[in-house]
Amino acid sequence: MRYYTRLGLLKPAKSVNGYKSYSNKEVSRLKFILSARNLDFSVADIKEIINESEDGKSACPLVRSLIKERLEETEKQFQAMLALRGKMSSALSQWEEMEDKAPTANMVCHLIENFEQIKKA
Amino acid sequence: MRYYTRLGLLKPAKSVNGYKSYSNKEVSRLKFILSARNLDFSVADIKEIINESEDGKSACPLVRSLIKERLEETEKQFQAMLALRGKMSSALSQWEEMEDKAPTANMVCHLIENFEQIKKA
DNA sequence: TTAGACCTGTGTCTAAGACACATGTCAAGT
DNA sequence: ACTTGACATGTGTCTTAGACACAGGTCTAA
Repeated sequence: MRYYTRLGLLKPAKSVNGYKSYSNKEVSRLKFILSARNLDFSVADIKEIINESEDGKSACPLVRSLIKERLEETEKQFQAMLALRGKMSSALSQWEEMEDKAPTANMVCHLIENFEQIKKA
Repeated sequence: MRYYTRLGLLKPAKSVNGYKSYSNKEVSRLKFILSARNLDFSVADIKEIINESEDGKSACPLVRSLIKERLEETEKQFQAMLALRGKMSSALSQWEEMEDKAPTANMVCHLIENFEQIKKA
C-alpha cells in the first residue's frame, strides 16, 4: 500500500526511472505489517514495534504487552457490541408491533423517543 | 452539542446577545438525537428521519427499515469481533510461552510473523 | 511516433465528534 | 464605572486507516 509508504513504514528504493523497487526486505516488511494489522495492532503500534526492532532489540516484550492492551480494548468493545445488539433487536421486535404515529412539535418518532430497554431482572 | 448545531440538526434561535436560546423543541430534539445515537443510528440516518418528520410524514416506517439495516451491520461486526477476540487471545497465550528473538533482516518479530491461528476442526 | 496501460506522489474525503482558539458577553467585586 | 474571571460563541484543525482521484511521468506494443 502506498499508505504505509507515505507513513514511512516502507521505504522502497527508487530505481532510476522513478519506479519503486521492492526488495525482499520491503516485501517481508509489508507482510509483517499486514499480519500485525490482522491482529488488531494499530499502525502506531506497528511503527513502534518496527522502531524497536530497528534498534536491534527484540520487539517481543513490547509485542506481548501491546497485544494485552489491544485485547482488553477489544473485549470492552465486544461487550459493548453485545449489549448494543441486544438493545437493537429488542427495539426491532418491539417496533414491529407498534403502530405508526405522525410527528408532533416535540416528537420526531415515538418509536425511538419512547423506547426503553426492557431490563433483564 | 455544538456538532449537531453545526450540521444543522439543531437550529437554536439566537437571543439578542448572541447566546443560544434553547426552546423546548430544541431540547426534545436533542434528546431524540441522543436516543437515536444510542440505538446506533448514524447521524445521516437521523438527518433523514428528521427530514421525513419535518414533511409531516410519520417517520416510523423509515425508522423500522433503518434499524433493520443497522442491526444487520452490527451483527456482522459482532461476529468479526468475536473472531478477532479469539484470534487475539489465542495469540496472547501462545506468545506467553515463546521466547524472545532478535530481529533479522527479514523478520521484525517472529511472534507476529509466525503466528497462525489454530484452526478449530 | 503514438496510444494505452501502468506507475508516481500528493490532495482530499470519510464518521463523529474532541480540542483549541480568538472573540464576545455576562455577573460580581472593587 | 471599571475590571476581572467565568462562561458562551462559531470555526479550524485533529483523530483512524485507508479509498479515491488527479496531474504528470514512464513503459510497451503497434
